[in-house]
Amino acid sequence: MYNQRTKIKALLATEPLHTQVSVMGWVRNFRNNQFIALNDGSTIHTIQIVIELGSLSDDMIKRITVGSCIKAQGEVIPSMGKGQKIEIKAHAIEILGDCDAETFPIQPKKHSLEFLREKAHLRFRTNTFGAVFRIRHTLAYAIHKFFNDKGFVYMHTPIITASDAEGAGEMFRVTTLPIDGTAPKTEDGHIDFSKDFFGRSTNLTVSGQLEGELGAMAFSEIYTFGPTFRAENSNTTRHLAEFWMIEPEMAFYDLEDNADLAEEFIKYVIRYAMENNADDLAILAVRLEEEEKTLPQDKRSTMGLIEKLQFVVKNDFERLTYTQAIDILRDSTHNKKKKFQYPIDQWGIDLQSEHERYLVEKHFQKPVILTNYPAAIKAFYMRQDDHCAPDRQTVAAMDILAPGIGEIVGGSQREERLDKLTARMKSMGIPEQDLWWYLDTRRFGACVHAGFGLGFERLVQFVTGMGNIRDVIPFPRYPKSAEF
RNA sequence: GCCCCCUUAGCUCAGUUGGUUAGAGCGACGGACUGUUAAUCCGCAGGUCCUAGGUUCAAGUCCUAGAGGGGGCGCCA
Repeated sequence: MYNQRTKIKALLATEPLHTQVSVMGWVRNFRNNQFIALNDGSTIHTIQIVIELGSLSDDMIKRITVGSCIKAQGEVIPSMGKGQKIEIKAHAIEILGDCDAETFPIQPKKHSLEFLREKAHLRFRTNTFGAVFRIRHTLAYAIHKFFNDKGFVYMHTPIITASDAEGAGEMFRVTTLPIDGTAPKTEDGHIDFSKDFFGRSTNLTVSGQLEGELGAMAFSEIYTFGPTFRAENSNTTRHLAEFWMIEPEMAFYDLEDNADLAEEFIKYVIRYAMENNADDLAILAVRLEEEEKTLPQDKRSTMGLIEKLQFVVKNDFERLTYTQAIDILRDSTHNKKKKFQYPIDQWGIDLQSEHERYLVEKHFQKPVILTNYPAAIKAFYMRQDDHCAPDRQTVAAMDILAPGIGEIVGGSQREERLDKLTARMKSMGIPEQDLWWYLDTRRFGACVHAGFGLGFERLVQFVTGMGNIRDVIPFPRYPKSAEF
């Protein structure tokens, strides 16, 4: 058996003094021809390998370069140096993979995130990205654990979908038809998708919600966690063309139950990451602090990363309706001094990023759950509120807004009443026949139910403090970019 | 899609009003030192100043177009 190694994380945790161990990993630094800082990705920390002077040939010394992969065998001893408690006194060093220091892009120095984004295949080997992607893993695991412990069923909704009525955004077409103009055409000149692989027009999914609702109508509580695709030409620090989304869908939940679950969920996964990735978070906190030093005073956060996460975990999210939010915004001195690019003057307008940021970052300084938006600016499947003023029809929608990220969750209580739902679809121009299967749930045992969608990368952004969403997914997909 | 900014050594950046041979730090490389830890000290190499055109006696510097990168906005998660 080849792999008789000790992981560095376990080694540092157990400190098995005076035992013989074998470690494998990548050289982060090699000082004085004597001290190797070795990292194997199991932790952000390195183990120091000490080579006795003269014990290695000059040729071997030269091959121990930053980035090279080595196997080191030796005795665990208390460190004589100041930077670490234990180290390995090497008896044998084996080069597993050479690494030319002149051409290896990751140097033992600071690099910009933009530069590392272009080296996405190697950036995992840096402290920052090592920490980000270990935390990403932990959050993914915590999500499954949270829902599993509550008895939710993990449901795999399709990635290829024929439904084009969800209205969540532009879609990527999936086809095997030729794109050189020779695709079969119908009599009226359009491409004849009945000749396509699926016998109809298909796309990559923009949401698993509608299928998720079908699951909730049988299992009571389900969640999805999978890739989602939007062909929007979005060029921002918080949008991707391919991202991962968590979409729980629950029978017998109203809007308040829905908000309760979302808040509990967010707090749970953040707490889980804080408990299991404290070292990674600590280094990201330092990174963020240094990054913010370069910003003008008024652009800096009032709290450090760890402080912010603790605050979110400990405090209730602020809950208010769209109408209350409009009142706060309209009466704010910010609005009266005309500091909003889009002034708040009437009920019914959609909130802009600047308004959401004002509420979250200035007014409440904590996550905010906004509910009961005007029906006119929300999706067809959201439940229409009863007893509304005639010109102020709202729906049981909820958005959770997080400081620095904006919308992290979008959800609603779903419209379970068939007549209301079909009337709404008709007024919005959504053909019933496309969603016959969805409407069937309202025909056969419909019940009060609700759900939400949470953008996984936005959650990872929030927890890691990374400013650009392209830095929290291993290989980001966005307009003009699908390298790796 | 719209608006703004940036592009100079492997990386991060200086480069004055358009003016001689384009610089620094870090990294790499060579050496010294040998309990270092962003090691230190000495030395050395390294440039299509993003590309194409233009203005000018003279362009890294000014103008136009393009490419790439970043930020803001919209769409949303």
